[in-house]
Order: sequence, then structure tokens, then C-alpha cells
Amino acid sequence: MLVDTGACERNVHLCHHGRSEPGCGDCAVRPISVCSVLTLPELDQLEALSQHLTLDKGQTLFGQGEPADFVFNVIEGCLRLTRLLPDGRRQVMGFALPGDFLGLALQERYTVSAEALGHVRTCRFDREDFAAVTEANARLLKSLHDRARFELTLAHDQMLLLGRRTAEEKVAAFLLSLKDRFARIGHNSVTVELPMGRQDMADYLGLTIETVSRMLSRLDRAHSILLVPGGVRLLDQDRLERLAAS
Amino acid sequence: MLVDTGACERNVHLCHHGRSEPGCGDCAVRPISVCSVLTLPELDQLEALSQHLTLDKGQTLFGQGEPADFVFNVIEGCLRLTRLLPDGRRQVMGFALPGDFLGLALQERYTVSAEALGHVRTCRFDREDFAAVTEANARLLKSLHDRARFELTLAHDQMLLLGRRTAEEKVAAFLLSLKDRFARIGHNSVTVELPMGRQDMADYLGLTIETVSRMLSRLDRAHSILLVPGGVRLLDQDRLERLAAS
DNA sequence: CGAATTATTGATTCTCTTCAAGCCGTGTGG
DNA sequence: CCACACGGCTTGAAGAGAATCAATAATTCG
Repeated sequence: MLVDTGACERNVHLCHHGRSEPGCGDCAVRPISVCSVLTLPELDQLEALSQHLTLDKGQTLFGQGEPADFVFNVIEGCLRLTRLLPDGRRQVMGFALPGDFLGLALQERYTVSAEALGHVRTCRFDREDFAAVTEANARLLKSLHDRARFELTLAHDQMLLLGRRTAEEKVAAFLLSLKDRFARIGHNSVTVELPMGRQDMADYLGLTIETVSRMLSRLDRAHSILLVPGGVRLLDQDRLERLAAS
Repeated sequence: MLVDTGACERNVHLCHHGRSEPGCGDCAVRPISVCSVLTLPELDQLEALSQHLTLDKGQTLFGQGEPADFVFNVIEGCLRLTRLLPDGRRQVMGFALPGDFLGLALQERYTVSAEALGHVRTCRFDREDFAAVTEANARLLKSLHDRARFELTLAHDQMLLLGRRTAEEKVAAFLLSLKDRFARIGHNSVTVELPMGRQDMADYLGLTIETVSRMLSRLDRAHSILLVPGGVRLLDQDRLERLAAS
């Protein structure tokens, strides 16, 4: 069944690694990516298999249902991972930030679509090539496995949120978790950037866009947060944490 | 914060492997467990580290927040994996069946409680011991990783269900997925056993017990299913699949 | 058998959705 | 420069689906 998946331009910018541009050794996200466990020789090996790939806002990295030929490291920017039901209902499974690896939950085909929420840079590998490297390198496999296990706990957290939390709690928990994620990649601030739109937040939290907007307004009115263009300032983190109550 | 976690008896039956009882080589769930990738000598090594552990209905294998000292293979029976919020709201993260491995999403402490829904037999390993074996055996690590990735896709499915499906769709999807899981472990029948109670189903699906009961009654009245003691007979699987619409 | 637990069903309430309108920042072209 | 359109966001009013409250029925278990 065909469904309108929105913007799907694929005129992405691709470039093979050349001697002139900085390689894996200088990669900005290396310390926080799966590659952090690799030695320099191993990095060289991997680098030979990698291609940089750049997307602009709205472009699709891969689409749900397509053959899963590639895996990716996110270097810069933010992507939205969505799953679509035949009738158009949408669930955002997550947002990928720099350092994230895309391709853990892969079967033969992508089960989600990945779309750029702004300018995005990724490092792409042929899935088979990457699998071969993984097969031969126990440390890399362990690193991927640790990520998969961590992703699993995140997914469990999200299941609890979707199943048992109120709209206000969902929004509060979302803002806090986003703050934590940004903190982990070095972007530490009480003002949390929101690279995604309200509809994306809604589809991530199992709500409607109107409810998300209302809850943000409510939190703003209660001076728990301050809505600013492109983001949110967390004013009363204690209260938010009490709401998010894990 | 302390919360009543219900039945917590720990008088579980423990037994070291002895020569007289059947070992890993004859294990009923070996072909469907993580152990399926191991050679016989490797199985012997693992067997030396294993203890059988038996629980009766209502007993707790491990509790949320406790130090995660052990990992488990489920040999027989069904367990409920729950996470509790401080205020008592509960989310059932999943049900473990024979062949399932418990301990993928582990950090230092268990993030869920595991309770027996009936008579349960498990194979227990010290977490450190098991980690050492995993570390040294790439095939086992790969097997665990594949399981983790599969669990991740299941978690994603559940997120979609919790976030975007109606009560009736949730119940229909649950019955079908349970049927599939039983089929995969050899228990193939149009009559699906329901080892868990209505409250467990409700907490798994993000509903209340009353809503689950109502939806089951509705499906029964529509002759899509037939409610039988301890289970459900799937009469109109097509209609269920249309409802579950993935 | 009788008590306790679990499940079903009905009546009512409430949270979130749906429908609808208006607002705001941005970009565009006359 | 301003009118206008467009997309994203907010806000309000009405409606629906599931929760809650309450009572009864069916099972399980001692």
C-alpha cells in the first residue's frame, strides 16, 4: 500500500573519502560513536568503506520498506525516525543525534523512515561490508551490542511513557530526556533546542499536535518552562522531574 | 520510594547440575535459545556455570531495582516483565516464554521485575560469569546481539501500538502476536492460551482491565474470537489482522 | 461449600481528540 | 513597502473513546 510520506527528495550530496578531507581520525563524533572502540588501523580500514553523505532539511536518508542496504553514523544534525501505518497514522520511533548509529534494528528492509530535520551529515557504510567488519572485530560487535542494549532500555522507557503517562507528563519527560541527550553530546544548556516540529513531538509521544501545544502552553503559564523561538528554556526542572516521575 | 510489588516470595527451588539430571545437550529449548549456536564442548563449559531454578505461580525471579547479579534462560512456563512507577501505575514490558533470554537490557540493576505466571523453569547464570563467556565467544555474542536487535524491533512495534492504536486494535494485535509467539515455540493452534490475567494484558497494552474485558467481549460478540477458559480461540483471523493493521 | 479473587457489564466522568478559527513569523511579488 | 499567502503554532468549543466508579457474575482455592 502506498502512502504519502511527505518530502522525499533524494538529491543528497555524496562524497567518497579523499586524502584532502579530514578522515575518521579527526571525526568530531568519534569519541561518542561506535567507532570510539576502534584503533587507528581499524579506523583506516573502516574509513576505506565509508562515504560521507549530506542531507538538507526534509530530505530522506532512507524510507520504511526499502531494502536496508546501508547503515549510518550521524555526524551532525538531527533525524526523525518514523513508522507509518497504512491508514496514515504515524509514530515517531525516535530522533537521531550526532554519535548515533542507524542500523541496529535492521532486518532485510528498513522498518522506519529517516528524515533530516535540518542540515545533516552522516557517514555511510554498505551494510554487508559493515557486517563483515563487525563479524571480524569482537570489540566493535560488543560496542554495537552495548548500544543495542541501551536502545532497548530507552525503548522500554518510551513504552512506559506511551502506555501509562498523561499528556502533561509525556511532554515534561520528553523535554528532560532531550536535555539529557544534548548534554551527553556536549550541548549543555538549560535552553533546550527543539529541532523537530510540534507534529513530530506529538507523533513521538502518542498525542495530537494540539495537545502538545496546550501542554507546552500550560507548562509555560506555570513558569515551569519558557517557550522561546526554536526551543524551550527549562525554568523549574524539579517540577518537570516531578511530573515526569520515573 | 517503596511500592507494593505484590507477591514476592523467594523460596524458589534451586539445584546445581548433577550427573543424574539431563544437561544442556538434552535441553528442550536449546534449539530456540541463545545456546543454539554453541558446540557441545562449549555447552559443557556453560553447563558448569548454570543452575536450574524453579518458580511457582506468583513467585518473583528478580525485582526492579535489585542488583542484576544473574541472567536467565527460560526453559518452561511464562513470566511477566513489569515496570512500576512510584505512584503504582504499572507497565508490563513483555512476557517471557520458553527459549527467551532474560538479561539483554541489563545495566547494574534490573529495570523490570520478572514474575512467574505459572510453573516456571529457568537456567540461571552469574552475570559476570556469563559476560566472561560472552566476551570469549564471538558466536554467542553475535547470537545475543541478534536477539537484542530483534527485541528492539519488537519494542518498536509495541511503541507504535501503544502510541497510535485504538483499544480494539491493541487487543486484536496482542492476540495475534501471542499466537505467533506460541507458534514459534512449537505450540501451534488456533486456540491461544492466555497465561496472564486481564490486568496483565491491560498493563501491557496501556489500557484498563475493564477496557480489555470489553474489547474481548466485543470481539467475541462479533464472532472474531471465542472466549474459552484460560484462553481464546481465533475464529476470524483475517478480521483480527485487519484490525491489527500493521 | 463458601470466601476470595478475577472477570464482566453498566453508568458516568474525564482526558484527550476532533473540528474550527485565528495568530504569528516568513517569504514573495506587485 | 506593504498586501497577501503559506506553513506552523496556538487557542477555543464540541465530541468521542477510554477511564473511573459501581455492581454483579464467574472462577479459583482453601
